[in-house]
Amino acid sequence: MFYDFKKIEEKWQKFWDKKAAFSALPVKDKKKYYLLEMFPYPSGKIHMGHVRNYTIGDVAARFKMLQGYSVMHPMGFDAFGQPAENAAIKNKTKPQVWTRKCIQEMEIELKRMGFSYDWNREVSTCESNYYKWNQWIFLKMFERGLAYKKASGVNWCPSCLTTLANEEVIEGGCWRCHTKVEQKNLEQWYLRITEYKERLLEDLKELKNWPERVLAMQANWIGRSQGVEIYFKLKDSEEVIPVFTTRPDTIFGATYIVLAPEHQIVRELIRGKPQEKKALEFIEKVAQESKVVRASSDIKKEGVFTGAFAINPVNNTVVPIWIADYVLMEYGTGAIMAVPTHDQRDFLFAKEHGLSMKIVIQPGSRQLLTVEAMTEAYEGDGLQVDSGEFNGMPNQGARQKIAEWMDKKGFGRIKTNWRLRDWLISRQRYWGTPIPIIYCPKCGVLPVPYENLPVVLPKDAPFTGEGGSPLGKVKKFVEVKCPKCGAKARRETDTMATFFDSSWYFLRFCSPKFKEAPFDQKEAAYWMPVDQYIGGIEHAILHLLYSRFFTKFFKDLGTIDFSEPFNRLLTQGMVLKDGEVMSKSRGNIVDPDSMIKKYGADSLRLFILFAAPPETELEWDDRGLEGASKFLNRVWRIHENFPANPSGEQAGSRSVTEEALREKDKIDPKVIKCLHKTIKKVTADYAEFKFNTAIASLMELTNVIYQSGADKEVFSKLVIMLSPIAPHFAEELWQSLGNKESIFKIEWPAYDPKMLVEESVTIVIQVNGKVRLKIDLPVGIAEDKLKELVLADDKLKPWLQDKPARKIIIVPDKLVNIVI
RNA sequence: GCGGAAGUGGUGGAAUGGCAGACACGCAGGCCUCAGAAGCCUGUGUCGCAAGACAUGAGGGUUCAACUCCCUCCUUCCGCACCA
Repeated sequence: MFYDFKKIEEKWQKFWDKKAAFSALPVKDKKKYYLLEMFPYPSGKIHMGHVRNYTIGDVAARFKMLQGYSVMHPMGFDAFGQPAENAAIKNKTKPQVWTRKCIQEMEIELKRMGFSYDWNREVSTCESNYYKWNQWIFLKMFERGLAYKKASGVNWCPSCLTTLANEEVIEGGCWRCHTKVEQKNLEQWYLRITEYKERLLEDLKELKNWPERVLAMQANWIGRSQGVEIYFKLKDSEEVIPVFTTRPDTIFGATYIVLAPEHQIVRELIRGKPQEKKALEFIEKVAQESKVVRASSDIKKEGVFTGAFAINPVNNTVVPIWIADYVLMEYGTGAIMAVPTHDQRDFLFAKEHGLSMKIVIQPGSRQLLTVEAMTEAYEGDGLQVDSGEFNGMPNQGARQKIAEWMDKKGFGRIKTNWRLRDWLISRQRYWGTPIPIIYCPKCGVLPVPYENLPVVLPKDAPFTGEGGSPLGKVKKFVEVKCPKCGAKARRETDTMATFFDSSWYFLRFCSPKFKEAPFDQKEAAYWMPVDQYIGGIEHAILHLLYSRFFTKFFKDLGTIDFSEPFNRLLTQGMVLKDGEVMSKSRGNIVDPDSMIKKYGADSLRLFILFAAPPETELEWDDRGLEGASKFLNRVWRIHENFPANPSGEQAGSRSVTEEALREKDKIDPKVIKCLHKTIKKVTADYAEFKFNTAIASLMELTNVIYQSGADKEVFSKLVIMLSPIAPHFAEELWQSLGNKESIFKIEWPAYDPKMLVEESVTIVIQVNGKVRLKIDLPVGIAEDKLKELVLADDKLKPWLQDKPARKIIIVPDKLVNIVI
């Protein structure tokens, strides 16, 4: 017989809702705990990834509540963005109508899972009382020169008809629709995130409770590299071409230099040279290739000679200047010095085009390198040769020495290069935050005055998904008076990338209805930083980097006094089916709602936590879910032995002591011991998000109770420990045990260390490291006595073969190893 | 290429350097039942009748003792990538 999960779950969901059971209040004498899960895009349906993410968070939140923390556990919706726009076009409705409907549906689904959200704090980024503050933040950045407009080659998605930030281009395709990204030259708004690059990199060191791989991905993305910018003077001219290298130790081996085809000096170099025509053709060809093609042709290194020469400053060698597609304009100076002997790309290029080579590092012990015998570049370490005054030095040390020497001599300058680019936020779409800027023919680019915020998104924009910003077609919106001179002006018609919205929502949750600023400083000072953040690894770079950037910006504004938003980060693993990610295209989706109908939310929660640790991938298994349901039913059957306490005494409120229990119900001491052991284990495991092993020990306790019996006191503790995972189930049991209050109002049980002490232990006896015998002995037996006992044991005789023990190792109360 | 993570039964997964495989799923046998479902009990790493031997990707090493620490290598997954 199954317990009636449907009835129970509905009952308690109503109860929590009516009581606003989880509204968070700052309480002075309580420690705060801000638990946040990445808020969802309102698609209308939750999927297993949401269920996993939010279940992990919910258990942590409820556990902290029971431990007496003042917990904030909010939920909201990342509601702007293209899918709503596309869906609206398809369904002939408006994005706001569509989005609100989806939000309502998702709220219902989230509530059906029994998550302990403070719904009073719900925010939706598409509401003007939220995006008003996007505009406010934008203006603050604009004032400080951190938001600026520039024309440049941008990533353009021909399918979404909008620009993309560098971070949104994945393997040359659009992060959302995977369409190949094109290059376009447009005037766009950028945020100067590069202003924060040092701090974004440096502060990663403070994030001790972030996963290693996220830190590595961020560091990689920021991409700091230390090197030297070296000045190559043109032959027969005073003009200088700077190149960037991280290997100044190879400078004496530079035999040519290579420029990116887009390099501005190239046309000047080739002018009037015999190579001009060929070079121009090449430049044209490369320009037409998109970045994707250019990056994917990884073997061929095409290039042409410019006909010009430059001079290597360290030894005055004259070297030819080439242009090639493997040199990128966006990185460094758009020019490199080529050292074919010690860089594989240069080696391939030199071989292809018959360019000269020179060895400047010899790998010490091995056979001497010769240019003739080389089949690939030697990129390892060794001793400097043919390197002037640096001959004989190990190249590792020479690297720094040569850099300093060049810096001093003026041949170049020590420099750090970064991979991080400024963040492009302009989007030519409708469903986003309007950028609060006005263009006046006389006064130029002007911010919308703060008192005129929000710049409201017009409700009736004609958007078809084609041809430019939909906002540009709304006359009422575009035409505006200049805030400075009153003349006819026009509004910016681009909207903001939605990553802007999610870069500070965690602050808004602290005071979601605040009217004076994005957030109330007092509230933020109490709740922030987020103690635990939980979400998918797919946000390791974009969202987390932007949020860190915004937090640092607010610190500089003086509205907060910390510089990192998320203390601890947990990235949950994906939910797989048959070894593959669940997706519509694969048709292997398991719908959470149908599972709730069949087994109940509590069973689903239990299964998803039991099947794997939170960080690892989880293989979906219908039978595993069934097993979880079986376990709950087993506990339910036990409870039927404990009718409601007629005296109305609060169970679970006293500490469980052996005496008390023996007196009352003659409980098997084994059960009491197991209880205390379980409390210890579960408390520690919950704190470390090891839910799978916590559940395993709860199952063990259940099995012990099942076999040996228990009283209400013991059973109550089991129910409390189970409550964060199966909250409806636990509330119901708790009530049926005769309690009047919600289980989440009571205190987390403590274990009695005295109860963990065993009287006897099983000691493992090994001979030469192999287990040969186990004996039960009283705890704390003296080593001498133990030795004596063991050596006298007849059962051990065959293994000892009358040989004398060379050594006897004793681990007290655990193990004896006899070495013969 | 660089960076990160991971390799343990039929499966998901446990193991502060100290009994490898907890807890489950599955499977097999039994009880209950008119029958099924549910429930309950027992068994279940491999080889072996057994005693026992062998087992944590491979190979070395440290140690009385290694899934765990060190070295070399292999495989898989993820991120970045003509980044100079």
